[in-house]
Amino acid sequence: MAATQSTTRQPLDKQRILEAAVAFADEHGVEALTMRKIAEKLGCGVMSLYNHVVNKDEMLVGMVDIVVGETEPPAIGGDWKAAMRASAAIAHAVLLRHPWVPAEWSRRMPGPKRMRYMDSILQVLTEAELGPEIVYSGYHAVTMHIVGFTLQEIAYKQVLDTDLEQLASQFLADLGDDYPHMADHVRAHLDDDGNSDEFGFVLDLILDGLERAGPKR
Amino acid sequence: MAATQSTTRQPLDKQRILEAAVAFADEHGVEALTMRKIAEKLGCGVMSLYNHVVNKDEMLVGMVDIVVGETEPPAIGGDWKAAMRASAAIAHAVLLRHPWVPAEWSRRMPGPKRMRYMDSILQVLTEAELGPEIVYSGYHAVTMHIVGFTLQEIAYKQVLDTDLEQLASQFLADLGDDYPHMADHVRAHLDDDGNSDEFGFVLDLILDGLERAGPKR
DNA sequence: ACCTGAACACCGTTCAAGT
DNA sequence: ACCTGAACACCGTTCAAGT
Repeated sequence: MAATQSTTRQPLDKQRILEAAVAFADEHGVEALTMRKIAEKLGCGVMSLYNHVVNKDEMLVGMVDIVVGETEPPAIGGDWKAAMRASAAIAHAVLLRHPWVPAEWSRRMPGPKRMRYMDSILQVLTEAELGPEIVYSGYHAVTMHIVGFTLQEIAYKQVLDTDLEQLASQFLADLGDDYPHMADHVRAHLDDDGNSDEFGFVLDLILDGLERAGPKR
Repeated sequence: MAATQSTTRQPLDKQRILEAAVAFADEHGVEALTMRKIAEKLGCGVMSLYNHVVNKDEMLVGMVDIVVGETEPPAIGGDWKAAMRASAAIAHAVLLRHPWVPAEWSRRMPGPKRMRYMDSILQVLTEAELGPEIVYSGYHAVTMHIVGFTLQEIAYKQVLDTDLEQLASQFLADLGDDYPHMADHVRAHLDDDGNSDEFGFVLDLILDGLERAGPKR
């Protein structure tokens, strides 16, 4: 009855709780996440968690911030578009590894790491000298793209995985009767080999648009 | 004990339940939405709802679809960019009236009205003859913009309303110590008179980018 | 066919008691 | 200072009984 659970007997702390919660959400989805389940996973009583975390909401803020810690803010000082692209690509990959995060992102207050991340994006845009209005709009456009686009991508993937598996062609035929363009689009998704980098394409649309709209030409 | 509750004694049906639920979510937020609360509002037992709605998840799908019914799909056949802009502006206004919808949008399967809406967007892009890759990416870019941008806008509004009200300048000063660009950005939000149409600005960035990327030049 | 109260299996969190 | 079981006030939904 000793070494079956590896991390059970370390003392509890906030970091360990958040990491367990992130792992659980990655595996089972955030809707299955329960204080009782995390406690079970950590081998402690439910209420022990509350010695390190004020409540479930605050815990989710911390969980998102842990995931943000896996991203890389854009580099300051070089080519601002290249820095944005590189940072966005990393964030995109991180969010795909933690598919519950995009939906929580806007629902919760930002934690410190997310603040830092956002501040860096604003700094890069500011130093690109595009003018204050472009910085203001561009910031929203870029962050929205990173989170919103990935959110949509994940939603598509999940619907296609669960709904299409068994029905496949029959489902598509029914869909096509009423929604022909939608059926074509779903077919395009199915044919997509995953190498098309649609995410980067739309990001470039936005970045190029910002540059063109900016005063430096 | 007669006429105090207006709609109490009509027979229950799915439409009436969904409308009551939408009104409740508009007023109290979707996280406060409860089967028991809707039943109370309709003056019936909780379980009566289940004669018309299979469960809470399916009810939320129907609620989102009711809100989609307030939007206007883009017009087919004319100037595709103008049609997109007009339709997106309406959708933006509708989503601001029902601030819980953007967060639910990607979480749920689409209902029939949302299918129709999406199919129309795809049709307009298809008939603009931009090429299949642009249709594919453009569809995601546009829908993501409509929902994602508005979601972000709502989140900002709520954080600013609740968090800033009492603290205001002190909050901003603290924020500015660690996150100077973020503090500037929040100040820009506060100065924003609401007439700047940032939503339309970024949409144009995307639409113009799609046109430029398309083969018709 | 529609309605409904009681009951069940869960939640997050408070409280009081332990070390 | 940290831990914890019992209990509370909720959930969504099943079930069996009513009309």
